[in-house]
Amino acid sequence: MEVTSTSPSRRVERKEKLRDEILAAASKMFADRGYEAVTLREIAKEIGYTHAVIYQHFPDKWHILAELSSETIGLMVQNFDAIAVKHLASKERLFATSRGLIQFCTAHPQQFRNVFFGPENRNGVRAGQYINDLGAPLFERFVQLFFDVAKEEGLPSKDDIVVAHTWWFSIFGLATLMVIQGVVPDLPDQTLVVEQTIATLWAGVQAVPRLPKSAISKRSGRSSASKQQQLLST
Amino acid sequence: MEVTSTSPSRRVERKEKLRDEILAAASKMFADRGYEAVTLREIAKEIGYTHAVIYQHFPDKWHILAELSSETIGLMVQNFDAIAVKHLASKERLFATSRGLIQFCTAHPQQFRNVFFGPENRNGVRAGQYINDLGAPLFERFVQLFFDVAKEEGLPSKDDIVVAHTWWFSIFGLATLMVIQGVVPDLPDQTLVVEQTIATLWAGVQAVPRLPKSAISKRSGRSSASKQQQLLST
DNA sequence: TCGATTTATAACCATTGGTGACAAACCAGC
DNA sequence: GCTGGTTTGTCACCAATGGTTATAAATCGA
Repeated sequence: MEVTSTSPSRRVERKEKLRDEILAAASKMFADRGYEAVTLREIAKEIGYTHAVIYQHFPDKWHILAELSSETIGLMVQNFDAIAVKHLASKERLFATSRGLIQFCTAHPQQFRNVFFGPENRNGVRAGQYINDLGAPLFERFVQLFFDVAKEEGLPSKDDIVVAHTWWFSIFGLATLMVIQGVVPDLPDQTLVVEQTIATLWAGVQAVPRLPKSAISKRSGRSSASKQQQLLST
Repeated sequence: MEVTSTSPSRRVERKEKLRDEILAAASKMFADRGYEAVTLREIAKEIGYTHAVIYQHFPDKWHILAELSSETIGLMVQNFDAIAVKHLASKERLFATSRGLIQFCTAHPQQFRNVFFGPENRNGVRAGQYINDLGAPLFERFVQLFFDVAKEEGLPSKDDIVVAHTWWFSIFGLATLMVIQGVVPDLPDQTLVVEQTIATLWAGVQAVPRLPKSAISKRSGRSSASKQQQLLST
């Protein structure tokens, strides 16, 4: 039994090592050529094995991406924190992290695609969706930072989460359009559009108050009911 | 020879009819279950044929989607025009068509995904990208409308295409995030975020002037060189 | 009615993700 | 160092997919 810290018994060691090799190879290949274009047999060949061995470490191809997606989102959080810590004024933090988010996306376009716009598993769960528990910290930081700014700068919409969403959805949406090519016309100067968007949004949130929930027309929207925990069920 | 208007000879008629049947069946099935999940054999079965017959009308599966994508974008243009014609003041046209774009996307989420975020063909061309010639009219309308507004409302950034892009990328990006689920937290009230975004952007474009191309840091952006005409080459 | 052309099919192909039987490598306990 | 159970990796296999081709059947002009 010996549940204590007995040595990883070499066997476990090697098993974990192989698992990491699979992940490393998959990560590189997915990033280079996209999830769909990469074959399990190619991944295995890359590290000198047969493709069947992968199934001793992952239930299926999708779960490899799921794990890598979790890593990627972790990097986005790190990126956010590293930038945020550099600026004292919350307004500067907001601007810098907004730029940082977009830069991260354009620096890793294929990862971004795989994570957020990649394949769904059998249950219709997207790889990026699966780790909502991991994505949550990221968006919580976004929202919290915006609240900080709203307070520090005395914005009219103090603690309105709708306004916070407006900011970050616009930023995140712009990042998406810049990464998924061909959706909108090519940008002659990406940086300029980013700066213009940030400036416009900033001017906007300063001027616009929280909208009254009345005055808005019909339509309730597609539920917010959490459908977590379809997670690992393959 | 007889190049004139000889009767379509029944044979041509039937051929076109079958082609339309394929398109109709594919359209419905793609919209219901997504491009990847639909099989050529299923499409053929739906209209009472074998899958091989499809290849007499389309070079491959992707080209079916390409043709349907062109239809979809055509509908978006129609939708735009139908809304625009209802409003005299250009500002109202801008607001209404912005709402209309988002509504169209959320009303046809799977089509939207297939067209703009769907599969690439062998040359790395996305289905929505392929019909840039068709998408162009849509975006030209967007930009032109914004210029009209800028002029009519005396915005500081009269004819700056960067500002126009800022508006439409924010709207289009929001539509994207609302359609591709799981990317951002579910919205408790979609309509509210849409209205808040429009209000914020409007306040922003009124206040913010055109940014000087200086003052912006480094980075040139990913070229604007047109890579059209990889089009039909399968 | 005849003969060329079109149309649809069946049989086939290579590739893919995924599975299961089996043999080799491994690592205890003696 | 041997022995026997366990782990590890492979091979052969499966069903399904997009795509191709030879061929039979339907069509239609003459």
